Amino acid sequence: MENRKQAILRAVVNEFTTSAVPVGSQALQSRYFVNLSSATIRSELAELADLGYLAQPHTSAGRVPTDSGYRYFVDFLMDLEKIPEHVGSFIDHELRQAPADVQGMVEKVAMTLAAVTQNASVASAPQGSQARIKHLDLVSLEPSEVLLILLLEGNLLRQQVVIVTQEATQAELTKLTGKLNSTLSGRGSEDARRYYDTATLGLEKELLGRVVTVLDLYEQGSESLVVHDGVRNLLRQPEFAESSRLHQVLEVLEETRYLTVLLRQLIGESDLQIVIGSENASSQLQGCAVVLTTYGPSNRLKGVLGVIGPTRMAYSQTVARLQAVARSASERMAEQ
Amino acid sequence: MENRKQAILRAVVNEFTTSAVPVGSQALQSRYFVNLSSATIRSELAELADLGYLAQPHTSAGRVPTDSGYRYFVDFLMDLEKIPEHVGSFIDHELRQAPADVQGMVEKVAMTLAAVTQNASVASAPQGSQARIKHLDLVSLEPSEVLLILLLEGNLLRQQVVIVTQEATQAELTKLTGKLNSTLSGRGSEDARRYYDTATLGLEKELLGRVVTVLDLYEQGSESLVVHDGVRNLLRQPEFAESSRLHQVLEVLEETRYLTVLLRQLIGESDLQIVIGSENASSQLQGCAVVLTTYGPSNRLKGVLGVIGPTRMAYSQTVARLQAVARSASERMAEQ
DNA sequence: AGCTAGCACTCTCCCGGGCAGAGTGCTGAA
DNA sequence: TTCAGCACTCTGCCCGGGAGAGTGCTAGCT
Repeated sequence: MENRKQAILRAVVNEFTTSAVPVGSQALQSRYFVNLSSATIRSELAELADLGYLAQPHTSAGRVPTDSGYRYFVDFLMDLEKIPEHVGSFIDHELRQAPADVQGMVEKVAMTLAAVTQNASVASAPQGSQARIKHLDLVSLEPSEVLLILLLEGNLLRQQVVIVTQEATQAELTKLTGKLNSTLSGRGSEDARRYYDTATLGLEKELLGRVVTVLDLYEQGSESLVVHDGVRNLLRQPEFAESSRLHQVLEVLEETRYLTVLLRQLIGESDLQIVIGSENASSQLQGCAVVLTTYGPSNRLKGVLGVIGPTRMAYSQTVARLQAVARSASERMAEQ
Repeated sequence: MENRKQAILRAVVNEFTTSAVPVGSQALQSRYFVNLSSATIRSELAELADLGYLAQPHTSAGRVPTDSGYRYFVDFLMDLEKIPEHVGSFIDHELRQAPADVQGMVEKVAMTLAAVTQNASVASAPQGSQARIKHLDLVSLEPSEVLLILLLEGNLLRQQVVIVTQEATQAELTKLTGKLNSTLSGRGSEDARRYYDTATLGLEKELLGRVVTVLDLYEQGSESLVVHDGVRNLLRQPEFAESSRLHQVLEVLEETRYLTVLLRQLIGESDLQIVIGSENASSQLQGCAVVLTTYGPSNRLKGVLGVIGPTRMAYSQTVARLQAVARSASERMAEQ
């Protein structure tokens, strides 16, 4: 595509993302191309429309980027925003205040991301494909009730109340804790299962069974933590003025099963993925764009971080700030 | 107030909550008072309007309950819904599937409450005024980094990474764990602080300092977990058709500071509180009603559970189902 | 004294026409 | 290849009128 066409497409996208109003040839001429006449711009616009990058809401309206228009912009025309000083320090400051546990961290990350992108955000907790036990603890609640606490790699805590058929005192449990820790710490679900199979003693076997269950649940990702925030930011956008549009987005955000699917699509892709409008698999996200990246304390422990907004989104700013949040959060989590 | 006036007010509230359309004398006559003429009903309506219980959107429209109209209904006219079989079993079924940890439980409770009331829900984690240590654990991450795990009453886990100046092996930590557990388990923040003051040894003192911090944070409630769900249900209601109304509600729900204040107002009140429209302290909740109750595993550990919807809400159903969820959740949490 | 039928009145909602404004596509000339 | 000019099209908005719903009031009835 010729340079000028590219420049005009870029200008249309820029203009439309800020004004939300279809942009006409005159507006472009006065604000971007003083040396060209509006007629020339008109013919370029017509060609861009023929190429499928622009569309008209109706005959006598200005032009609006199509999904492929945004796609072209994102792939070839966009240059990343240089993040303003105060935004960068805001991100660091917020994330430094995050609580030490994974749950609190993920919530803080989602909150910060929503604030700096002024869109809705989603975040899933960093998770590896394989669980690994770092430490294990047993606490007696009742004579026949044991609280099993598992610390997994990534400082992830899991707890389970186990009703045991063979009663045990705290002293016995403490002794068992030591034994289990020395055999299991650093091990994954396969080792745990093997150890479970060979165990014979009643109490130990019952507890090991639960350990295996917890690890399995983790590896299936069925307990995976997914949070969202910043829906109120979407309401500032005219595309969500009628409530039906927002309703569809909320369905995706509030139903974990949809959200999990949404975040899964990043797997195997590059570290940044942008899904625009009709490229979305779910019909509820027509008219919306999703920008995703990964983050986490290490290469084996990765979560997904995303921004959801109208296709008319400031992509350059969104991508830059999303990556900044991901980087800062990863650093914070690696420190622990 | 005479019986008939009460009956008419009740009928107006009933009719309006289901139809969302101002209700006129003819509609009342044909559906509720076949033995009365519409003229008689009209004069009763006029008197109810004089009393401040009803209002007219405009001269030739039907009547709509005012906030005081709803208040009168809730205080004197409402009889609680008998919860349908399938709703009751849905609640039990959902809550039985909840994860064992507090976080997961609270989320599940909010989700279930939103589903059965078809409104937005909020839930805060059960919390006592005083923290009590049930169990404590120390895990070595690096030679000079210790992960402190605290199990508080109510099976609440807290974790903190402590950078210690005096390096320690896991064996040393395990020994210290035993010592700390025997002194601290069952104790609260005062005892921990006293013990901290008398401690002299470097490592122990550093760790105890953190223990005190965690307990203090808990007691200040500054880390209190508050979740919400079911915003999508509100979008089905005509009062949220223009986005500005929803925007205000979302501000309250997504900003934890507002939400914490909202839930705090239950303290010292009876176990059920209904706040209608202008009775709300925050201006964002004009036109909304909030129904709150407490729940938790014991008398000392109480969280707040609430439903937020338009003032035109099926109060009888909402209250009954809210209480059912609170009861079921409390039972589940007490089991653990 | 309370209830009811009848009637005039008021206000909203909806529809269609007409007008201003914005933006386009096309054509012919530089 | 660019540009000025022009006819054309479509939306958004205002306006007025008519249908419909619901009220308040009055006079008569039980």
